[in-house]
Amino acid sequence: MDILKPTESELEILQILWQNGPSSVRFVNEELTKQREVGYTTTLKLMQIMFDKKLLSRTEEGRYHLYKAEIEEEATQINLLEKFVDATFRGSAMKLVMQALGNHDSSKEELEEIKKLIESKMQK
Amino acid sequence: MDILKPTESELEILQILWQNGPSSVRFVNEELTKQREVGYTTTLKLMQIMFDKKLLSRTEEGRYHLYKAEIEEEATQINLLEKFVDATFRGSAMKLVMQALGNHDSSKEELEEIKKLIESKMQK
DNA sequence: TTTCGATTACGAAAATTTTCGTAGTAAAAT
DNA sequence: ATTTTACTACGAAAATTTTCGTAATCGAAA
Repeated sequence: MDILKPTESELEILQILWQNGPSSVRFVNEELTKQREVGYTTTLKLMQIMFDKKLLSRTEEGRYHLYKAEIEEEATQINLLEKFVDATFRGSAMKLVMQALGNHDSSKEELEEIKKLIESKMQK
Repeated sequence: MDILKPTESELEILQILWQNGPSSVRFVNEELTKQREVGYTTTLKLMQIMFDKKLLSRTEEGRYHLYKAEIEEEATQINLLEKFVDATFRGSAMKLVMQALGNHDSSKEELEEIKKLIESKMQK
């Protein structure tokens, strides 16, 4: 049911697949290892579990499997964001936005973009 | 060490303490129960664990304990936000902000506030 | 003072998530 | 054809988080 609430490790794997497209376990594991030590079979097992949960699909390519994310990045982000706002900011998206803007540097272009979005929302 | 990364259940308890100030286990449990069924001893045990971890402090008030959050709401939010942005938006706070603004309704006043913050940041 | 009721202490079980060892398999290299 | 290499499958262990039953404690009520 909670297909849209992947665990932290699952999310790490999804990120790699979203960024690189369908990949082998080997590749995913190598990407993960750039951040921290992870055993190959650990990654394999996780991806098999995710396959069972239908978070991933896979195709046989010769003698190995190519795994593909079966949930969309943006839909997942929206879903996780919703839960995060509730749990951490008691549902106040505004508080989160203020906090995020306050604590992260951003370029003029990015700020301009956000400003435009706000202005368009204020029209309504 | 991960004092600023409370678990989900711990965060629920912290929210209640942040909102209501120092409280008894009974009170916290009643608040939790408003959202979902939780046994009294479950809440008690969690708060005792949090006490051991120094997430909470407590004082004896007659025959019961008054528990108090020992970590600050805002510091915790900032910390969790940081991790969330990394895990879910690959570190792009802007993407998160756009997503949050796009998917949550907000009042003119709130939007105005954000706009002001952005304009002040654009000055620099 | 005794009983009752509410609370805390403690330990263990259950559930979830993460890790990894071992064995089996098949293609590639020798 | 045999060996080596690189995978996958499987199951179980470890670690973490959550839940709760039972016993002990202590103040309040009778």
